[in-house]
Amino acid sequence: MRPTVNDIAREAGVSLATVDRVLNTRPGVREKTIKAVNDAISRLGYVRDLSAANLARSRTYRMAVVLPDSESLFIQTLVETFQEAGHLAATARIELKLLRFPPEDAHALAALLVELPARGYAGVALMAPETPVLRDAVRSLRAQGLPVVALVSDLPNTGRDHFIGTDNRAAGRTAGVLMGRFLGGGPGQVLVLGSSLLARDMIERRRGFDEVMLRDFPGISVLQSLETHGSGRTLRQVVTEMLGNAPQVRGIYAMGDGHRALTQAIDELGLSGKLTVICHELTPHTRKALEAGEITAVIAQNPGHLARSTLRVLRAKADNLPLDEGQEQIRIEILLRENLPPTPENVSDSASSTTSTAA
Amino acid sequence: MRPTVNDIAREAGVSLATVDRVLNTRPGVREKTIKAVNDAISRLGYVRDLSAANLARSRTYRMAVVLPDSESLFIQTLVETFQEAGHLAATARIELKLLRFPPEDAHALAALLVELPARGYAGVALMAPETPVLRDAVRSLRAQGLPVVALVSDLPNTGRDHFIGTDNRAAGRTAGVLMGRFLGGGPGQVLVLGSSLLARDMIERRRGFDEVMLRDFPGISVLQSLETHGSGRTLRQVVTEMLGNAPQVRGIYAMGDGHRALTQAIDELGLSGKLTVICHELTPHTRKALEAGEITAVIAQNPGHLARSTLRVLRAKADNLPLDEGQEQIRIEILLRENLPPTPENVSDSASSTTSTAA
DNA sequence: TCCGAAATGAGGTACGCACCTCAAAAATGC
DNA sequence: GCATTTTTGAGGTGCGTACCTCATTTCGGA
Repeated sequence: MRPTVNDIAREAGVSLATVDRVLNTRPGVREKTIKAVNDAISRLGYVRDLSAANLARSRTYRMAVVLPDSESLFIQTLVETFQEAGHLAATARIELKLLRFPPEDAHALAALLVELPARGYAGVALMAPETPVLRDAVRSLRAQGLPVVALVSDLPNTGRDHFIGTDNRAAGRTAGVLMGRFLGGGPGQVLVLGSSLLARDMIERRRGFDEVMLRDFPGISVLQSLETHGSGRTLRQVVTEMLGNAPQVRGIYAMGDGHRALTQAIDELGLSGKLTVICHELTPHTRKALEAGEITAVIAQNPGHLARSTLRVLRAKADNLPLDEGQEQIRIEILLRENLPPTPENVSDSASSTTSTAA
Repeated sequence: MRPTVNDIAREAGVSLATVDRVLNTRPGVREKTIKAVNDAISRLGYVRDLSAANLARSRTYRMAVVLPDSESLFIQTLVETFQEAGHLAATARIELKLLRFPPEDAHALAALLVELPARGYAGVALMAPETPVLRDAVRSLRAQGLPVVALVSDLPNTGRDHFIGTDNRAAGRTAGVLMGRFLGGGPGQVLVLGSSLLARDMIERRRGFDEVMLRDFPGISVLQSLETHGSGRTLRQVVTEMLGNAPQVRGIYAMGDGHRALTQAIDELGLSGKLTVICHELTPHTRKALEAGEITAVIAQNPGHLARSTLRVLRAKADNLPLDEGQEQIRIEILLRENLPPTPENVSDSASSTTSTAA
């Protein structure tokens, strides 16, 4: 049996009340006694039963996930994933709230954030571009003891507690190697598209991509990044124009969203399947395009991992507990048609022989 | 506040005892009453507080993870990962035991398995080749109500409760596409190596690989599989011989283990970095070889996911609870030098600004 | 309509911990 | 050595659930 607080008390030769004071860092215990208790704890290998502890605390963790109110399919997938994860997390006494802000309105975002401590939140996960206002807001939150976790795009200068997402520079490098190798090292041109060239994740991806292309594939020339501002129309326009004029373009690296407009433009030019197209994030659309051969590869981060990791990290930070760093690493996934994970509807048959039914 | 069992009792107009009978499927309740309680449950959106439930049960789950006693680095990594996961799982009232068996001794394995129910185990995860003896042993376990989970290599004809691992055929296909594309579609020859050509995972990988090569890359000829029986010496011998005589070999697909012998043989022939080498599983050695450019790509399954998923599934099965199928999918990861996940020692700096210390 | 069986209710204990109060003991300052 | 402060002990309650016993009610069949 696992040792309990009573065992510690006996082992340390003190009362239960004292053990409790030490365990929960309450005042009024001599250094000497604290040490005696801690010694007993390590001697017995005591581990606090978190379930029982939280039950006794009857504490719920109210957490906020703050996402831009964008129509991007990736964000929508994230929203769904978080809702689902939040539902499951209810079991672990976590109450998850999804908050949205107008994508370009840093002030609205900041206003929303500074409200959180008063509203009883115990942690925030945040996906937003790093602006000065945002920096101040995050600093203020942290000063009030609220853990802040950066999501997808890092906020290194805000003092955030943790970053959950992929290393975007490495992701760009990965895209680069794939592009280079798939094009057989050249010759040819590659088009690079990004929604906003100011966003940190876009900049880092581009940097990583260039790094590899210059070093390993000098025979391939990478054209200047084209900015699409998240607009499908703009994207279609620039792609159509570029491809029409540049017959040497053999590959496209799409760093941002707008995959629908992209495949549509390629299709209209009759180039579907003839170009090496690499983009980011697995959405219903990129999945379909991968299956159809319109997109060659997708560099992705698993939204499920993102969501679950976020919850775990927020909870750990709220309790001031250490975290399993290895588990919280978000991998850079390379997805081809052949290793596309099955959709949720198709998994149950293959994995489980007997389908369990909820009570 | 979340509704409790008392709320259900009130809402359904029955006593607490009846709610308890329904919740824990105890006998002696009329169909009508069961329905009334379940209706109340869904009306209130009740979710059982698992922490409290387990606390009350004061139950610990004793689980067995049965692995071959092989020296393969992948297995060793698995062992370490399971030990670590088991340590963490103690919090969730899971007591994990690692059991090993001599790799080629199906009878020893079967003998070990049938012992488990008497020794108080509540679930088994098993990585082993499917033999008739094994089939019988697994059936007997399941007949006694012990959930059995197949690990890494599936046991489809044993009636196992679940399979945790990658779809090996898809993994083979993935290796195929990479090989084909990296070789620019040909011409050339590809060598295929496997530890045992009778193991199900090897057969499936080979099948997937051929499928893609034949269909998409007719210009590349795939040589017959060479069996190495897990022996480094044999592997080195066959590889050296083949490569010496076949200058057209441009790629190697290593389906099994023995990566050290492989890279060594390639190195000795002065072909390091000149071949496209694709193998399976991320181990300290394949990592180093990837970084050095000796191996081009690794098809991997994440051991951490494998271990955690195993624990979750075993626990869910033991409690007869539904599982989050999406979370239990083990992905086919493609690893290149560029998207190699950082080693545990290197992650803490980048992800966390403040390193939390355990109490 | 009555009887036995089945269904339901009432109430208790326990799980491991947090948090509270009040009294008793020990340490401290002078 | 005394008064004062600090430290420690004893004991209780509640968190939400599981599981148990024993009484009481309701039901179905003859």
